[in-house]
Amino acid sequence: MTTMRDIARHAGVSVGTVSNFFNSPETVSEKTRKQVSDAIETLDFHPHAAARSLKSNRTRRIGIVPVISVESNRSLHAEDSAFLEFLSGINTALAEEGFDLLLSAATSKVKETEIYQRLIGEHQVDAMILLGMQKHDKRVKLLDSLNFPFVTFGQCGNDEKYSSVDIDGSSGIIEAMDHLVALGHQRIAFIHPPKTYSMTEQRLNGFWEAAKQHGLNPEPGYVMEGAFSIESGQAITEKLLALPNPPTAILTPNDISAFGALNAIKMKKLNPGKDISVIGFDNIPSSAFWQPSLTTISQPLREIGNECGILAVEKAKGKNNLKSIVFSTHLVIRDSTGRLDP
Amino acid sequence: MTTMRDIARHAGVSVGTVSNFFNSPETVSEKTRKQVSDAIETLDFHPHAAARSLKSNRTRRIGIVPVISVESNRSLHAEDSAFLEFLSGINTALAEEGFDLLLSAATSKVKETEIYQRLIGEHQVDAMILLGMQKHDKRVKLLDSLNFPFVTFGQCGNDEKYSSVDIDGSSGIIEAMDHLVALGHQRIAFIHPPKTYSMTEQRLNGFWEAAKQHGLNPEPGYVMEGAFSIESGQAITEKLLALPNPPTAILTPNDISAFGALNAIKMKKLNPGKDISVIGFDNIPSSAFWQPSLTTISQPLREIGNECGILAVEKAKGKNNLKSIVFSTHLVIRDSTGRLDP
DNA sequence: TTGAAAGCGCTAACAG
DNA sequence: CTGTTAGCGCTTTCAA
Repeated sequence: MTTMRDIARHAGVSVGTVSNFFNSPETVSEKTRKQVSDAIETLDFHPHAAARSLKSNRTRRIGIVPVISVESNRSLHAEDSAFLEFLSGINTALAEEGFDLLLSAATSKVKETEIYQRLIGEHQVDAMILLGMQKHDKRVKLLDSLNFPFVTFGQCGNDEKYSSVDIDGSSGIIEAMDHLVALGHQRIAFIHPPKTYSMTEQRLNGFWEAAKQHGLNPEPGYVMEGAFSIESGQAITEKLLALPNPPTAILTPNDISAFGALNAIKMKKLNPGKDISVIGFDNIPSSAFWQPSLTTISQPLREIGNECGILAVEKAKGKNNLKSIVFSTHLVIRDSTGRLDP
Repeated sequence: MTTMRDIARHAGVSVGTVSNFFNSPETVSEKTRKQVSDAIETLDFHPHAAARSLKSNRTRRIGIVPVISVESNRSLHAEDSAFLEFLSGINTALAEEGFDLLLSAATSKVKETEIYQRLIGEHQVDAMILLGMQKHDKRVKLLDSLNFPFVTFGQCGNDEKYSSVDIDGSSGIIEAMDHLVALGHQRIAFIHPPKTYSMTEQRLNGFWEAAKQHGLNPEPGYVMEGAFSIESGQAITEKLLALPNPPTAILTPNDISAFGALNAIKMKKLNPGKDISVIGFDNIPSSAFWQPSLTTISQPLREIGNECGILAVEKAKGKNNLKSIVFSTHLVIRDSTGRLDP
């Protein structure tokens, strides 16, 4: 095993100088720097992470704790391929800074807090990235009370004490509503995410604002709470279609549940995109290939992940700057929405 | 910060005893054990991971290095939701052993090796899990030469020097072929994964064996190399349908590419599952909801991931046992395959 | 600009 | 069964 002593010996300097080479190279003379870097090269040296972090209290790792639901076949968080896009954005950011991602999944919401406590207690990571933000998020309370740095994807509560990356869900919904109204739709239903999620309020605001602007008067049964699964989209759409005065267009919590909505429409022998329009959220890859292809509110998941990664690394390095980055969505118009025949 | 000294003081014992409490509890008397565990409880102690691994040379972390392709919208490896299922299986296994997953994505195949070298050099992980195995896999060569423990999902080469978890892809294909032949199909095309993947040989063997058993004589153009993307499935199916004597059934590399095949068939105004049957591979969640729903060769990705996790932890703990676990697939019959009208 | 040296929190002999 | 102690490989003062 190659250690800094070996490098020091090989380069004819002291270990302290080798350490400086890594941590404050500007204090090392050019000549020495060359000697050291040559030694590192020839001996193929990598600093021992544990030794490094024991002394420096830095791990160069960022933690993320997705929730696995073992029962359902829905995997890590509700987002599925959305989660992968997000992950890959994080990784790009971390790779650039020489950080790694520690992923420790919770098998239930109950164990979630324990995992955060353990990771922090064991000094496994320097900062954490949270997703699936709740309106009253116990993870935020925990990390805040421990004074541990973190970044959230999605707002957490009304306070702006924390750094977050988010999308403007409200205007995303408004843009979608504008599109539907332009196509002649007036009876628009809104299946929203569970109320516990902080994103839900935003989106509901957008819905009501657009309804007001367009002088719509959504019937009571038109606004329903859904989930992120295909089954949920299907079941709730069935209910909507069974209303005495069913909607002609439906907004859904995400693409996956939109797929369920499309299925329900087809099963009723109705023509999705013609009789009933459907709009998803996320723009996951398969939404372009579904039949009919899905009109959806696209959020830049890669960029969001990337921003989360960048912020997390800043926090990890001790920067205490507060940032709230908001990405805007854009509507991707495909075949699941169409002009309403009068 | 709470350290073992604090626990020792609080429990009225020495640090050595506290250490023993964690690492060989059987050598600690019941009475002392109680005192120590009480102290740990009240002081909310977690052993410092870096200190621990500096001394013990164990990190309690398992590494995985997926490849991100930045250009395409395909995320981590080709498998998409399949990858998530796999991940969640790994995590379940690791959680039970108190291990965590270190995920460090490579942004290109080129950088892949560097990342493995860094993770090992820095002592970031105790073992690694490899996927997307190639016939001549440079990662295997590297890890083997460094004598670093690893487990593979998929065979790597012909030698049985390494532990692996795999599926019996050959009999999976055979079962699918049997199904097609029973439905009256004789002209069966096989889009196989890229030849560089070690899984491909298995599957090709299965194809030819079944062809022989059923006395089929696949035309030359019926066997084509594809990829794991929807675009590839679509493009190659178009070629197959343009043959002078097109196939009536198509086997594809995975579910995603099968979706592409279904699209190509519809675009030709043919009826998938009626005129042309299609079979996927993986059984990812959305395959059940695609239109038509996809007949597919199901592999137990969660269990596979779980086994990989278990084996990786064993390796990490120094066990040097060689294990090759093979899961069998099973055919999930849905609407994309149907009886051939004569 | 460099070297010497203390010590981060833990494990693993070893002695008692 | 329990206590003592020497480091693991690095960072970081401090002095030269």
